[in-house]
Amino acid sequence: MRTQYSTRPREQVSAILKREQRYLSAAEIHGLLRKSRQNVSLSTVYRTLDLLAGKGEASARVDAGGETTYVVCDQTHHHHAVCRKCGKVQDVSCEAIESVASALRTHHGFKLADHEMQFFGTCGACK
Amino acid sequence: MRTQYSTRPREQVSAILKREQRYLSAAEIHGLLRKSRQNVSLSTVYRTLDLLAGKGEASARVDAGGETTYVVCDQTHHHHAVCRKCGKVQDVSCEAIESVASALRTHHGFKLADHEMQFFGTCGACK
DNA sequence: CTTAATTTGCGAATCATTCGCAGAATCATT
DNA sequence: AATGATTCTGCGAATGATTCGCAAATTAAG
Ligand SMILES: [Mn+2]
Ligand SMILES: [Mn+2]
Ligand SMILES: [Zn+2]
Ligand SMILES: [Zn+2]
Repeated sequence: MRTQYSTRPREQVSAILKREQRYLSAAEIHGLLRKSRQNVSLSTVYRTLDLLAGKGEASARVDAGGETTYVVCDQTHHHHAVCRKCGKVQDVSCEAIESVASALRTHHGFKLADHEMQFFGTCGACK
Repeated sequence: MRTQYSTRPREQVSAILKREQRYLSAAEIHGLLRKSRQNVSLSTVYRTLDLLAGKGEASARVDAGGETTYVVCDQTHHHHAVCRKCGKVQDVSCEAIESVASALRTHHGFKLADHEMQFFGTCGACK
């Protein structure tokens, strides 16, 4: 295992993610690809999503139904505000965490190493 | 469906959760019960966990391996700081969110309806 | 063009969780 | 305490998402 091949199926999966800009499951991506007659196997969709998530180019989230969904994303640390109507995902920076981190340390003796945050609501366009 | 029966198996599952105070999967709870010769079926463990989560007496979280885990919890809105060494879960209040909410509204036109937060690190006892 | 390495697609296998249902337990009423 | 209606339990089978195994197809180099 030296390099990583650049292949058609992988680019097709990536293209869908870049285009949609919202959390999609493997099955949804597979469905969208079929609609545009791009036949990529579901296995390959799964494998590509794992790859993208591993490289930090996609961010994963388990939805309410237990399915893992992915959205195209850049590596910088940030969080997401997801619109419950249209699914639009907006990046949110996280300065707020600094105060929480110090509070955790002083009040609970807890050394914060990592955190996760997600926001849900209605985006400007959907109001 | 009128009332809810109070049964032995349910109390055994609840007792484990109260005792352990950390996120446990259905399988783990089932295993702990068997060790103490309390034979509750895995199905019943699942059903009881759903019940507790529904009543807000337990809080659920999908762990890294994709398993749903539960911890005993009270209804008040708060978040959790999970120790990566011992699994201890500490409650964390969330004032910090207010500033994030207003930032979302003014900067992104996003109306915040709900949010999730989780913290990971090392608890005081484990340092 | 050849060849070695990687990727794909397919179906089978996994694994957590859910269902269906018959028998057991619980609760309210006599 | 016995009855009957309602709710639970345990079991094994079904489900559904994800992963695996492997032969055939693609890709990157020389
Ligand atoms: Mn992002
Ligand atoms: Mn709690
Ligand atoms: Zn929207
Ligand atoms: Zn600890």
